[in-house]
Amino acid sequence: MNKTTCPSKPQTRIQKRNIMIILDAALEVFSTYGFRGTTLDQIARQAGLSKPNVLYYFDCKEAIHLALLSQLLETWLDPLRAIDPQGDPKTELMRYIRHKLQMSRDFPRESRLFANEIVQGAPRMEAFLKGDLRDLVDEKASVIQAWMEEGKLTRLDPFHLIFSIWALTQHYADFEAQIRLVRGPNIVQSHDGSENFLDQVFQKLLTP
Amino acid sequence: MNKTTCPSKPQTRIQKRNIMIILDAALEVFSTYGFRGTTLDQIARQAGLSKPNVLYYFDCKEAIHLALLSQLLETWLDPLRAIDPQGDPKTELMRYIRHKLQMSRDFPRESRLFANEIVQGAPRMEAFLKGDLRDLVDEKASVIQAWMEEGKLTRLDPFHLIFSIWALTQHYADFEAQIRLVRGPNIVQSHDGSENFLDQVFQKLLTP
DNA sequence: AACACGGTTGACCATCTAGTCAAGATTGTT
DNA sequence: AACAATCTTGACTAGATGGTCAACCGTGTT
Repeated sequence: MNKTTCPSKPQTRIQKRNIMIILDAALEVFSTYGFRGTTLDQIARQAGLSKPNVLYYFDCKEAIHLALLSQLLETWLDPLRAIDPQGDPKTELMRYIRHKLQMSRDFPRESRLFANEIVQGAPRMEAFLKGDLRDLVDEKASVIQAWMEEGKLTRLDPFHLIFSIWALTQHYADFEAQIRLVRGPNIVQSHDGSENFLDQVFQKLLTP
Repeated sequence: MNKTTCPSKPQTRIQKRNIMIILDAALEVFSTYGFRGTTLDQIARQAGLSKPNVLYYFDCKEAIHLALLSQLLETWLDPLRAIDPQGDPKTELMRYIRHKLQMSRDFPRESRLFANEIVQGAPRMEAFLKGDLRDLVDEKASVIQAWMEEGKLTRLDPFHLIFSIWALTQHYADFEAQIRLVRGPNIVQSHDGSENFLDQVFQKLLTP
């Protein structure tokens, strides 16, 4: 009744606190083991709560996952939405790229949660991908296309350009394990040098 | 006794056939649902065999997964290994890029199996990543570095360059669901235009 | 035909896991 | 303090899942 599926009632302090604790714990575990690879016991242990207590705040395992996902999807659109058709083309795109890279550095768990879903066929994100995200991508692709036709950017397929930005920025979070293990212990952060590198790449690529 | 863990005995025709069927079925399921998300029943159903029959050929679920992974890792190194220090720098790298893209197009299941493992922290591939792969990457990074110092390529961090090739090529297989749903039904193949795009990108990027 | 070996399976078991519930503990309010 | 509402949990259930096993079937060889 007082579960998060009922959004009307105001939350008590304890509710707010525990829901946050549970979501944080669930993010940690889901992003590492995927939906099916995660057990409620794991989430409860990570949260420092008992399993029935976790289920007091969320109806079921899926509800926790859903809460994380929908919370994530909102913030995922923002950087792309911020691309300003009136701004300077290269500045706008470079800002987008840096923003995405920063998100992948600061929120790697969110990125991996997303990646887990997509790699496995995006069964729980179809509506979002072919709805809001597609509309936004279509819109921004037109903007980029127009910029290119004005000669302000290298002529490229704008959709593939957007995908390449996603691929390159998210790679540092999603495949962090690979980078870390391949580079060895002398590299502290898998992100080391990524900003400079992507700056160079896209500066060179986008300049006509 | 006659299971695949015992490599000495020769295989009968039936063994060869069924092991192939099982590995193909397992690849299909593991690459879609991940290791924990896959059940033996699913593999058996996909293979058209009974569950005990599957376990007649493999000791356990993990053994099937391991067989797929080690089979994969061998072919994964080959394209990188083929980079020839004596060859023309840009030709060699462009060939590598096209080869990787082709693998992602022709073997998307293998790519996703790999991706699933890495995203979840590569628990079963540590030895490979920090062993054979690291050695090979170090070696080829030196080759690329030398090429750059000779002025034959744009100066870039060679490790990040290799990672960017991985990111961009594998993206088309690993995130195929995202591309397909965002682009909509009018795009037949998520790979459409990817070769031209990557050709343009790396030609421009690598030319000093 | 008879035999041996490889191949197959229904029925079964132990364990894990999502989810329930009733009873008890805590908290805030008067 | 007393009360009600919120919060917590040990003990439990039903079903899923990895894996076993004894018995049975098929095939090739003599």
